[in-house]
Amino acid sequence: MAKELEKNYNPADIEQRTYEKWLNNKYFHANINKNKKPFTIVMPPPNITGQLHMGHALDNTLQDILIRFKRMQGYEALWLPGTDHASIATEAKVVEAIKKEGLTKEKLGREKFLDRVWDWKRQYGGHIVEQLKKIGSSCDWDRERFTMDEGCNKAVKEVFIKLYNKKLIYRGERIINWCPTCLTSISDAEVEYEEQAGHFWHLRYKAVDGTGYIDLATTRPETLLGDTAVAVNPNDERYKHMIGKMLDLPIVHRQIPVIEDDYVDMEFGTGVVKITPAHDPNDFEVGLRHNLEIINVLTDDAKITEDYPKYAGMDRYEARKAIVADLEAEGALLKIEEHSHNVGTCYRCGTTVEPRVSKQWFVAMKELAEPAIDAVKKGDTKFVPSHFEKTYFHWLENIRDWCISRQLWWGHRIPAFYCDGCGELVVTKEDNPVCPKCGKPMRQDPDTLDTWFSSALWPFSTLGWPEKTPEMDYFYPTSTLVTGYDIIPFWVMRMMFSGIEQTGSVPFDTVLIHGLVRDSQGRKMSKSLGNGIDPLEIIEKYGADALRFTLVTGNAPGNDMRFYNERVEASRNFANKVWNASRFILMHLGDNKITEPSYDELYPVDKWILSKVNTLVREITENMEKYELGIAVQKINDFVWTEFCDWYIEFVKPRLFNKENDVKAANTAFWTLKTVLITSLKLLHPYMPFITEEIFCTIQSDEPSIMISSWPEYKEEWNNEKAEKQAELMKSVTRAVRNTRTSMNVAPSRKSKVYIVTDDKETIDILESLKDLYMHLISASEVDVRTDRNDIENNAVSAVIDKATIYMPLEDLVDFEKERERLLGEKKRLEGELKRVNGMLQNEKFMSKAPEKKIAEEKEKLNKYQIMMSKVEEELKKLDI
RNA sequence: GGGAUCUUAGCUCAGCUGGGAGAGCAUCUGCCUUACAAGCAGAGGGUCACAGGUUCGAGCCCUGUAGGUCCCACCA
Repeated sequence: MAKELEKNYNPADIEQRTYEKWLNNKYFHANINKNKKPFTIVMPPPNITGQLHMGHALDNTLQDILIRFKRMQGYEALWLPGTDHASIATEAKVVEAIKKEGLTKEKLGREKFLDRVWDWKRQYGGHIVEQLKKIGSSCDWDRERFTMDEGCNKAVKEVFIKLYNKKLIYRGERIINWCPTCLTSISDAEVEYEEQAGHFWHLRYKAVDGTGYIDLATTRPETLLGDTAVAVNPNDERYKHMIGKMLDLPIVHRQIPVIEDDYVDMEFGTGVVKITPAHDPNDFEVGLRHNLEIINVLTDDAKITEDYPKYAGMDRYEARKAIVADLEAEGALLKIEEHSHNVGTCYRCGTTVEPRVSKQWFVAMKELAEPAIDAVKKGDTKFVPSHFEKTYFHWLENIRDWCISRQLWWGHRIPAFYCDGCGELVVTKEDNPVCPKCGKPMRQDPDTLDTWFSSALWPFSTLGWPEKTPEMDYFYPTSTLVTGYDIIPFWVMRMMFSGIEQTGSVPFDTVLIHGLVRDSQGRKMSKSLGNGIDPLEIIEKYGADALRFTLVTGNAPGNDMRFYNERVEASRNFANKVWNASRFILMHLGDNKITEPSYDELYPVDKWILSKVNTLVREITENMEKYELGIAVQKINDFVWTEFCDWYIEFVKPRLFNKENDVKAANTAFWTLKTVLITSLKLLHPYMPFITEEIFCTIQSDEPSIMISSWPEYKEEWNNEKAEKQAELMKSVTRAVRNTRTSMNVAPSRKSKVYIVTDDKETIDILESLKDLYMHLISASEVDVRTDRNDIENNAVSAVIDKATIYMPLEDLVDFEKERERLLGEKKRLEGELKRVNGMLQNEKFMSKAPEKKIAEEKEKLNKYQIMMSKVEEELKKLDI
């Protein structure tokens, strides 16, 4: 019974059952196989709070393409998936949820709150994973991991303790970025700066002894409460006499000294800076140098502390207003200026961060950064495109210590314990250690680790590290990491130094960087703008294959792209094209059996398309190995649509329509159609996995699935220059005739006799013997190939190609003026070409310096154009008679 | 202030080591030709931002200029 396909490709039905088939057959599962080379990708773990967005869709499509490609190439391809616990985001979600019940974290208590988070994780944490499946991700789901599963917990503890023992993790009182909304510290990388309109408040601090004053400006008058000095530049003559004097701090009326410090820029403002060590990173440094008191004036949620009863409880901005008013009342406010400045905000919630002195845990970065820089310099890890290495270097070369403690409950709890009795600090794997000094039970540090701390270990923690697992041995280091450029400082960098430090080798060979998916106007897709396009809706409407295809078409690595439905439609149309070409073959094949012909039995067009597809195989493979996916996908598209559908299928139609009379001719055509189609499907499979699987399994029954079939191999014996020449000749005749007919307004339905005049023996042979293949393409009633033009109707329209002149007697339809115009146009074009080629060939420097091959090429062109020119002139002359 | 990157057809973008400017969409013309109107056959449209330089030869390499985007730093 012949197999058939429906008239239009309908993705929805097919995708679901195809994915299930793959899962049921365990095609995604990778095993340790010493006979194969491993190819490993660890998935950047999406947050459990995440909803699949276009960024995920792009990132995972790229990974799936690489994994499917390598799997077909015969690698043991492991794509290891997982999710991230996303400390801040998840904790915020659950806090929000329990709020509806009138509960808070504190009311619930740590343990019960964490129970609630785990409940939430069990309920919603799998959503994103299910969504990833919809785009066709061929991950080894048996190996799915979570950054807070037992193995990752173990790895985190191990690393923390190792680094602590090497003194690369330390606890210290430092100024950090504090988010008053998330109520936790955040790292430097998690702060985003934005330009905001603000003011300069000019203030006057009077000397205590009544001998003068100092004027200064501030953007944050409320921090005045914490001022412990005023600084000037030591070289500033204007203020020399004030150095060492005490000033009366307005409102507070505390006495603070005038100090000198190089940090102060004499040129800026009045050349005076008020120093608030507790609430500004630079002031903090100045404070350290001068041993200044650190006075914290803000609470966790950025309200004024009880120490200042008049303002206590006011938030930062209320206090600012009140203090400015009081300054004015005291006469200390000189003037207010408009001033815009950069303000740090929390990358999670957008709240303005508050620099704040507090005791936190840090990773000392300098020692760790160096080998990570060297590894990329040596080429152990390469970035694609390579210029992102500069971004990477820049970050690592200017890195500051990493603040890793978070005042959150959801996450990896810091394995540090304090003895309340004697103050001893112990860092240990044990859960309930007793104080080694006084034997008392110890209290664990309440803080958890930055989410990225566990992410940094992802490439090896997921493979079983710190245990010496066979997986670690076989799959590590991983092959390619695929991620967006925005994640380099958060993640790529940290995986690099963690991998090197913990395992002794880089975590991956290659980092493939992609850009952002933007909306049709080039804007970032965001929730607040409401311009996000939901990948799942696109899949529903156009299919996952169309979505995937769109995400790689016309895009170079590292570049942002714009996403809009017209592009998806084009991809969908291509899928439908593939579908219909396959349907066409199956329809005509019917119940006929295909037998494999010998190469010699094939028609020239068969040999031509085989030669073409062979070249395609080589090129696509090369492009994909160089991560040039956008180029690869374009070439597949062009080949399938243009060469295969528009030309080859049209060439073979007569043989198929005539299959009852010439079984052999039809059989070679079917065999070639099927062979080229299957090869194309395989090349296309990484990009469009669903439709290719469906067709593959319909058109053949030798293999159960395209995804585990082998990648097409380049076959030297399929290269056939002669066949390519023959096909190109037929194509150029066809194009010339169609072109001429269109420009002469000849109705497509009107057939005419076509004469082809040439004195080239080879051309005659080809055109004469292959008549049946192209006749129907040029609406010819009859094709007469000959060496002379005698007795051809005088009013025949002519078309010149480089090998021949073509005549079409179209009697009544001929408009001589139009014909002349057309020929003159052609002449002009040729004149231009001749001028260019002659220019090159007459240039002595070109002749002496250009490679011989190039010169030969140009000479050949010259020859060709000269012949065509003489023919065109001949035809023009004929019109004048 | 430092750095990266971009500027190619009306729009969105490709263009790999320098060797006669490409695609998709849009536009125009003609076709329901028995796989596909989600299609077929044709056509128009570009001093490749600008100015220099290297080269026999530059969209591609170098320098500078202008404009856009992004990242980092940041002066209170």
